[in-house]
Amino acid sequence: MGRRYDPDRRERIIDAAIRIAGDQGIAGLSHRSVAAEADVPLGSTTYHFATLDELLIAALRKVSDDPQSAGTGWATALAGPGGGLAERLTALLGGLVAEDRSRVRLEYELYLAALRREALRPVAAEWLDAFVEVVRAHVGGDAATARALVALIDGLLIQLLLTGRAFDPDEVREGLLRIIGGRDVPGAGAPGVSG
Amino acid sequence: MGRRYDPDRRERIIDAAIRIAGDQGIAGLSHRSVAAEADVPLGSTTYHFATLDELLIAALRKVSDDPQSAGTGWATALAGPGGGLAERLTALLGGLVAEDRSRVRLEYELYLAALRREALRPVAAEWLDAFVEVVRAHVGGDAATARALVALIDGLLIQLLLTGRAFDPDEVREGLLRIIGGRDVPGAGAPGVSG
Amino acid sequence: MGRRYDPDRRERIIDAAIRIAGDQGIAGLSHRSVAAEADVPLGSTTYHFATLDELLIAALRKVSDDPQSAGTGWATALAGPGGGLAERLTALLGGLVAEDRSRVRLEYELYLAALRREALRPVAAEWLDAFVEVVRAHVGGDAATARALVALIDGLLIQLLLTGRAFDPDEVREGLLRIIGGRDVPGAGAPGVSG
Amino acid sequence: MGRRYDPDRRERIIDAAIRIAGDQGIAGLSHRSVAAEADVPLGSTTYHFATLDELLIAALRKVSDDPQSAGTGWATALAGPGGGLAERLTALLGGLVAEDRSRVRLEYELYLAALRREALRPVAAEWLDAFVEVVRAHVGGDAATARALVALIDGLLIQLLLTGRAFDPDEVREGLLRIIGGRDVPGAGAPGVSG
DNA sequence: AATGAATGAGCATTCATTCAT
DNA sequence: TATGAATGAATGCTCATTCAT
Repeated sequence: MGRRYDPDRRERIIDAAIRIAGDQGIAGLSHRSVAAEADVPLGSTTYHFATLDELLIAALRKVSDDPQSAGTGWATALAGPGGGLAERLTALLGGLVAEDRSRVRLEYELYLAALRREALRPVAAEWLDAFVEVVRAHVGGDAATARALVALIDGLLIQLLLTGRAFDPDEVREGLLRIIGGRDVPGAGAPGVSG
Repeated sequence: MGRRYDPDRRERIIDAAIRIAGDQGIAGLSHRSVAAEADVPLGSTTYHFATLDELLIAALRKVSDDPQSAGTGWATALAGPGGGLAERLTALLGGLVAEDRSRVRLEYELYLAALRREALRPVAAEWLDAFVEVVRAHVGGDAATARALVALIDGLLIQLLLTGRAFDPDEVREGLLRIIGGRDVPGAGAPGVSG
Repeated sequence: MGRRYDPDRRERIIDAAIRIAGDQGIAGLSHRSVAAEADVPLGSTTYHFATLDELLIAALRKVSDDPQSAGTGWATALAGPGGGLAERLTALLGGLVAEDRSRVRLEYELYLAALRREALRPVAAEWLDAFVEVVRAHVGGDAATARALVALIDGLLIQLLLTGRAFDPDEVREGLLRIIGGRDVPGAGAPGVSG
Repeated sequence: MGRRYDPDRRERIIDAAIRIAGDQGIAGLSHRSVAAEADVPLGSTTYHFATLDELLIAALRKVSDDPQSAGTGWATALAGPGGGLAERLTALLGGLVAEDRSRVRLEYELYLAALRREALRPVAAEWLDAFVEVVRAHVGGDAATARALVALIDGLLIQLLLTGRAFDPDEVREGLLRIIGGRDVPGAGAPGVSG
């Protein structure tokens, strides 16, 4: 009965929202679904987050700050040794397509929602920018090339997820290589070179 | 009471659905919103389309058959004279972004929504494939290059829609050129003239 | 397109209604469900049967006239050789409970519907009376005993179907025997003795 | 706006459901009909009872806890003085059939509806078992006889409700007597006096 | 005689949010 | 501070029946 003392409740609600958005999509988010997933009374979700948008934004930001997610997660993966940038991006993409896709789905879910909902646009832009920044460090600080790479990757991922085509590493690598040209900066990954 | 014979009813409902999807997004579709927009009784929408998905798909297919849309529209635009493929694609993209963005938004909304909703996947795949086919005709039938071009374009458009950045024709053209390399086939696709 | 010449259509609709009532219950009957099951246009069902009740009654009457059903079906089964009346009734009940229960279900479905719907009461009464008549022939024309037997059987069937209890032939036979007493008329089964 | 605090709301909804089920039958229950009968907003019924089945079951259980109903009511009635068990049961049945039949109808509606609807089966089985237990106390604990008596009574009541026949006390008493045989236990169940 | 189209009423449910406590 | 109760609006969908052809 009585309210239990539960200082992490806010965080637990956010985590539940992330889980739901990943599993069922943003459309599956509701005060009720989150309350159930977080095992928290309904009123608690509206108490901590006045509106659903507020909760959704908090959830998305938490994901993008998470070391596993777009920004930092990719940074780690790309920093690893082995092959040129195209090779490492290809490996990364292959992994994303093969393993549990819920994180990828969540990312595109966010893009989708942001297309129509003003309030989410900044968060989506942050995700994109974070990813561009990571890539930029590997191409000698060339922002245009980084943006093109990210665009190509997003477009390829969408194609892979939408059509049934199998992931073809050679084709992917070849496309990335054309964009990269000779701009690959082998040792990069730390606070990159700005240009 | 109301008019009982109305042979274009079905078409009018589809058109209303297209308008709503364009204006408010796919999420704005409901039997009620469509009925209101089409000025038709609620029961009429469920009579002609057993489920909302059925209506949505009919609407999306009608959009893709529209001469304005991806397949046909792009074919015409790319066939026109003036510059190489990269140049023409850049102009096309510039146009899309400049004018009313609702059609572009609808396209990406479909792609992203299809990631989650099985039923939309075939239509989305059709849109993608149609676009790839059009582009392929201009790169000497090289499917891999066509797919990469479409991916790059999709990614760039998503970036434009989500971030506030302005459309930069030079940057876009440069990206496209890198993918195209020397594969541009001047006379392809239609009686186009290259420069 | 055009209307096929289909003189059995009316009958096919009734049969479809019987199938649906047996499988999904009377509540599952609708012009639509019947039309689909009979593979007939929706308008056809309302053309042949002005209201749903009309169709339902036609269906129930057809079942009760069917040699397989309550009246005649039981007559045949009870007429067979082997043991006294209690024994044969017990075997019959065991069979009903064990095999496909849809016919039993349909019978009780009818009782249920008739409890509240005036129009169905005569049909339900006919079923009951037909059954009583059959049994009566086996107890020397004693109507009261026949009614009690039918009542006991209905009550036992309901208990068996509702609770998970296993069918206990000895218990059932014993109950029937108490009602029958010495009234069993071995050779009966044909146009019985009236009294 | 409307009254916002109303602690008996839940109970009032259940009572409304009972009234509707009694008057119009189980099929007459809908969130709307209950809300109207209880003079409560529609959302209130779904707030307190997530599904209609939940509400229906709550209502049926409340009926069976009611001192008027099968379990308790019959226990009291059978405990009273006057005649043997058959006599008292006959009187009881006569009373049930003579007075407002809506409660009897509701009982058999539940039994028959439960044949189809899994969710109702437990409640129906409870009703049946409670009745059997009451009767069992009067036949020296003989469960088989109690079950047969209840079955006979159920079958007879169904016949009475469905056919137009008048209640014939002699016939009913005779049937009950045959099942009971000499098992009547005068002083059983409660401080009843047999004659 | 037959049927596709149409429609208004109804259904169970879900929901974001508000509010009294 | 926290939350159970409450509610009005909306959702997708089903339906019996009517009607124009």
